[in-house]
Amino acid sequence: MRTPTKKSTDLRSAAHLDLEDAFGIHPKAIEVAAGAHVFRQRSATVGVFKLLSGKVRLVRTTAGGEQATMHTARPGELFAEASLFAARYHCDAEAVEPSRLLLYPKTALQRAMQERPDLLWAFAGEMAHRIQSLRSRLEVQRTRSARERVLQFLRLHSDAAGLWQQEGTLKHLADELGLTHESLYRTLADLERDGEIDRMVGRLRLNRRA
Amino acid sequence: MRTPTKKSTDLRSAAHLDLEDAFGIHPKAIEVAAGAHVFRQRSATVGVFKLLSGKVRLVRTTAGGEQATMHTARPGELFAEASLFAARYHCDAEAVEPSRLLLYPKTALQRAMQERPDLLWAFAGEMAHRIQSLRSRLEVQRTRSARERVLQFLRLHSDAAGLWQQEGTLKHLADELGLTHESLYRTLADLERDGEIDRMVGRLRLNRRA
DNA sequence: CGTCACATTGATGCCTCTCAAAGCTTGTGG
DNA sequence: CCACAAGCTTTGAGAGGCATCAATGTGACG
Repeated sequence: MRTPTKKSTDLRSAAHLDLEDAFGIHPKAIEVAAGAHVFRQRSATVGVFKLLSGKVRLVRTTAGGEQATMHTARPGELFAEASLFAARYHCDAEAVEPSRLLLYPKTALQRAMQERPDLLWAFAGEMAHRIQSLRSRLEVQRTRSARERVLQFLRLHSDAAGLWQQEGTLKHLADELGLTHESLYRTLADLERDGEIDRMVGRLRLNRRA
Repeated sequence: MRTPTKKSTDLRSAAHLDLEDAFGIHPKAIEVAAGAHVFRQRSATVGVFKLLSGKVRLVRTTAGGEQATMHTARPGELFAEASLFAARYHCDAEAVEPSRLLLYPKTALQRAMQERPDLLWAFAGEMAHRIQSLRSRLEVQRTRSARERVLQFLRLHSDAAGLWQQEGTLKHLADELGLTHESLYRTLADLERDGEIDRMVGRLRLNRRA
């Protein structure tokens, strides 16, 4: 039997693991129409999903029939990780737009992780990383001021030179920041006028001041 | 050698595991004064912390010397989980108030999880749960309206009867919701006047409408 | 009985949302 | 090659809502 990993340093390279590569698991491609459900509350868990394109809402329906959105998954995102640890889903997953996803079967993942604790370790590391990321996003959202929110975001996501590579549109950034796109455009214009940032095509630079 | 857990159902009871109980690890009690640092960016990771009382800020200092708060830990909270998977901290932990904490040594946790993959499994499950929780908090914070924010929170956290047991003060709730306490008080008063909720000492009830 | 923190309500101003319109870029089809 | 459509980007005007400052009430605790 394979021994568990001995040193944590062995595992650091797996910080951003790819389930498919690391686990040798072949996911199942799934397409759903807008309004269709990927899974339902209380149905048996089948696995972890990765959203390739589209938009999927995770909604819990309360006893009174009201709906509370728990999360809105964005392309590239993994969701329903907790299904590995529970027998049933505890929310609905509803496609808001026509969406393509990958399903990583629970049984295959569980078997792989039982046989190879180092994979489980890598998976746990990935989740720890995601917790950090979520917490910092939460911290950014605590700020009311659009200006501070944008600056905080850039401080967290720019490299040593202050550069931030834009992925997707500014509308998407506005969405991630929890701002309307109008506010974001205005704020960026203000920041540039004040010399706090420079705007280039597809990237931003955060200017440091003494 | 102990075999890894065979069925996921075996592990569901460990959804909220207590590191000390489950791992048989004795944490080290630590006290820090306001302004003192629990650990520093780039210093070697020593373990996971649990905040008992006080307040601790996790701050990343950028190349330009600016500070970006990544997270503010609250009493009862576990933080620096990622230290298990990394050799060095990548942010500062600074006590904002005089604080008491527990340190769960990294080496002991790693050894325990290497010897008993079921503990690692439980730990991973706990983190998956926390990811869910963080995502739903993020979703609540996306809402601008104080009214909707409070209602969303109650829908997510009330039981089948619509009851929510208050823990701590309403000021703390306001903080969690990202509102000022004045706004929260006003919003609660409005909701009660409109019949959406009932207020009792130490609890709230969310009223359902047909 | 005094202090301290929480709870509550009032008045005011600013900031972001909202609605609106126009410029700009890209892609598509005739 | 041009015309048109669609989506992103940008700026404008107005309004509503939450933060802020302020004051008072209330309860716990020594």
